Amino acid sequence: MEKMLETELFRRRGFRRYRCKVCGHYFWSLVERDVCCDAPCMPYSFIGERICKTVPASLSELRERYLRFFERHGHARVRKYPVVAARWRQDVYLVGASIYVFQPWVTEGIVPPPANPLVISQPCIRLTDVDIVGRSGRHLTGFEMMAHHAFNYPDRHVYWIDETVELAHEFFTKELGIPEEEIVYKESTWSGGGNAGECFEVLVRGLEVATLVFMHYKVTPDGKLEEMPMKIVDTGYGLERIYWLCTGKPNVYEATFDKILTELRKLVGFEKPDDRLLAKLAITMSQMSSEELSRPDIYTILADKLSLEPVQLRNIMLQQEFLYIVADHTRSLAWMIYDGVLPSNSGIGYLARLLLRRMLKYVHLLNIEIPLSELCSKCAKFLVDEYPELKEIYNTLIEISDMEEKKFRETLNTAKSQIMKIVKKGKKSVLSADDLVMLYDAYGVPPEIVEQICKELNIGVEIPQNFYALLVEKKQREAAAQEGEGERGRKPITIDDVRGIAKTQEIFYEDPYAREFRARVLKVFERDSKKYIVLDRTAFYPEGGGQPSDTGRIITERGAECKVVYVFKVGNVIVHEAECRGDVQEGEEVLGLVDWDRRYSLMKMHTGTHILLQAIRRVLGAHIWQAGVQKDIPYSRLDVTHYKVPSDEEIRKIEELANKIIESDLPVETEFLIRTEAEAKYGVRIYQGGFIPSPTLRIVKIVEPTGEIYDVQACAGTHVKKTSEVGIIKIVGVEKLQEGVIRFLFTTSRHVLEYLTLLERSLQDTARVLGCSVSEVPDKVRKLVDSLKETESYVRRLEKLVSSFLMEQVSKNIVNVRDIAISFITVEDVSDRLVQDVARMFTKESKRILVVMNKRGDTGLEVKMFTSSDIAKLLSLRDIVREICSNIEECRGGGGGTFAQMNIRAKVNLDEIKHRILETIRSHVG
RNA sequence: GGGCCGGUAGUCUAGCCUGGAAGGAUGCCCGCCUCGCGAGCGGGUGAUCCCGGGUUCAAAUCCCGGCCGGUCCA
Repeated sequence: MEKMLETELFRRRGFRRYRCKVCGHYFWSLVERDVCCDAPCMPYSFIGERICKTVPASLSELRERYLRFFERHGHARVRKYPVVAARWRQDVYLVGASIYVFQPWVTEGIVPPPANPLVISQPCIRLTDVDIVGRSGRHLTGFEMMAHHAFNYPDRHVYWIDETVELAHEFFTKELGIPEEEIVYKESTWSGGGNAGECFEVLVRGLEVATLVFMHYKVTPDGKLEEMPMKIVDTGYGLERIYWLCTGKPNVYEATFDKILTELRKLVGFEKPDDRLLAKLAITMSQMSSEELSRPDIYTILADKLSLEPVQLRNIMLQQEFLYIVADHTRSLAWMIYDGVLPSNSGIGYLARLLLRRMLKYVHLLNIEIPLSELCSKCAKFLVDEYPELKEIYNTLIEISDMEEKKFRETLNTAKSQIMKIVKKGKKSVLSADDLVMLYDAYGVPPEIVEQICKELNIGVEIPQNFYALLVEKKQREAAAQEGEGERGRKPITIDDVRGIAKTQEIFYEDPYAREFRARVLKVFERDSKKYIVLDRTAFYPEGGGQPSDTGRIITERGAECKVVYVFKVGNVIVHEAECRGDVQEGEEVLGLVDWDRRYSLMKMHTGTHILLQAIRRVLGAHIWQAGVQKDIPYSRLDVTHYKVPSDEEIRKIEELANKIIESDLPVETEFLIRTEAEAKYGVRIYQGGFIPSPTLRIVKIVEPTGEIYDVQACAGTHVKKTSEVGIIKIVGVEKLQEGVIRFLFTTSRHVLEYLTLLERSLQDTARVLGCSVSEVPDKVRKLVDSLKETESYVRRLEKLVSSFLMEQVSKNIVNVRDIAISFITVEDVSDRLVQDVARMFTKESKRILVVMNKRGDTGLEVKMFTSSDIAKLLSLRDIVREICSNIEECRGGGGGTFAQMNIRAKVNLDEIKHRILETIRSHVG
């Protein structure tokens, strides 16, 4: 994928192609140059300088100027998408570049783009370099990628390389006023999100400010490149980077988070270091790789390079790192929360926790007394100026950061005791590298914090320079030990079976209330003695979107009758699994009868789900997204993204709002739209059900009398026409499914009555058993529990009493063997606890053996022997028991220390056993 | 989605590797000391050892399955 990129602009303006002496890449420049002007080939030389003639006053101004510039040049502005890509694609969690928004639907040519050409400023999150964010001076976890895109179809050309470079050049030179001799276009390649192409990196004084990608390859899963029919102009202009360039601030954080940093410094009391120092560091680090920058001893290296005092440098810069991280991470976190990502131990939620943990790590290392939530709150106040929608999740952000801080402190406590355990157990005073890896992997304590804790506890520890490499090594070992995955369950009918069969006409969409229909049999399959029928049209809803399939009957014109047990979709074809009496022939006309009672209930449940989801969102906040759903009878479930189990009060409010919507009798409307149109019209909130593999979407919306939309979702299910048909919604259970996901169990319409009847009946049954009225049940149960506890303690006291009586008997039955007092006692089905009481009392004195023969039912005898501790040293109870047992049938046993037991299953003479035990002990003592 | 660590009185925790009477601390109750408080001393109380199955004469301990929590990675 290497070819020379030449453009009309270069020829006209007199740009020439050079080869970088350092990296070997080709680049275009107006003036002669040895190196490509990219870091690390060339250090930054824009800091403290004024390269742009017209410096924008803020990020917003720069963004607006960019968007307007491209609007003036024939581009339509497209509003930003969520940062959570998982809402419309399955292969990635987060949006890492603006093109992710259009993959794969637009890039594959399946749906048209929302506009063509278009311009957008898309928030992105990249966590690959998270380790050095806040340190390197140039890396951010969250950034806005400003971009203009053109999609060139074989039959419709928009623009390609010449025009793209022309636009970029004009933007930088005319709009921002950067002298054109400062701009270098470096030839390279770019790939991401499944596509690739040649590109120009636009460089100014060591800084890459934009990438102009000419995308015309598809990257196959095995990493090969395939030529695409569509040619896509995919550009990316880093908003923060360009702003940094224009302002000439010492690093990207000081430029981007200027005001926030001032406030944070006031709050925390950290001094701002001299700009010249920050600039020197950023410039030096611009020539270092990510690996180098992530080293724990980075500030020693830097101090060495800049002839500074290492400890002092480290102390100053750790404080700055912390401020930078808080500013950057809070913004990314707020974006994620707004899109329904909540901290969790797995899945995408872990990425949110990762950001929080990084902030907390510094809070702890720097002994900062201010709660993290306060720091986040400070940032958020500024963030809402830039991103007003974040106001909606402000409280959530604060609450979450508080919760996570508490959690982190707990984790630190367990870590502390773990460290002490390791030291105590291994009888060592120094932690090994393996210990450090274990502490991080299993308890989440980063080595720096282990070091701090160890200092307090006077335990030695040394962080190996290759700590993260050791960790990766361990992960790889674990991955290698893993076995291959199991096979997925397959549908009995495959896409190959239905090839050539026309798309089934979906009556359930045309009329969701159709319960009877006539159709023609197109195909009948027999697999594993089951019949699968394909019709030309059907009112049977196939399983999908969390709605189970319909059931019912199919009757043929010649009198065969089939029970429809399951309905599913294969491609565009709907297949009915049926149990038939009689023969079904292809071409025959049939009558279909949907089990209406069941189906109508499911429709109410489905519409109920939409009503409920929206009610939850309005009560709990904008971070609520649907995380999963299953409609069922009598109870349906709805999983949402939320960080804790809602209070009873909140649940009541949700229920109230949902039922108000039902009572208001709002219309439920559906329409089919092309994906991009639907997104443009309703926003990406429509993707509640997750990934939908279709170019067109069915939109289901509930509309308020004012014309306002109560709820709108892309949904393939069947719905009632009016919300009033749902009747009533009752939440019957709420539980935490996993960290960050809450499950609502609910029911609707007459199933609510069934549920209440069930509750009532069990309450009545309980009352009957307790012999009281329903209202007295709680009180009665409380009393019962109390008296049970009392009784238990009474039994225990009685047992003590009994044991002292038994003790008397034991004392009377003493037989002496030499100077050892041996006593036998026979009991029946007595608790072990009682036996032990007696044994403890008897063997408290020295030279004593107690033999308890506990008859268990009529088949078994349990013999337990207890000795005082001095006897245990003299003879082995185990040997004695083994010896006795070897002479008795069905006897097994053993023991150790002061205790042994044997079990005899056969019927035996007690006196004989007693005699044998005594003899055996005698022989051992003698 | 995968890996790792863990689940023992109200709370914290030992024991688990190597199977054999579940131990300690804290809390709670009673008593002593004290003008009183704090503290100390003595006594008592409190555990289905997460659940289910298996192995065994015997399981907190070993094996299998599940549930719950923690954590790292993708």
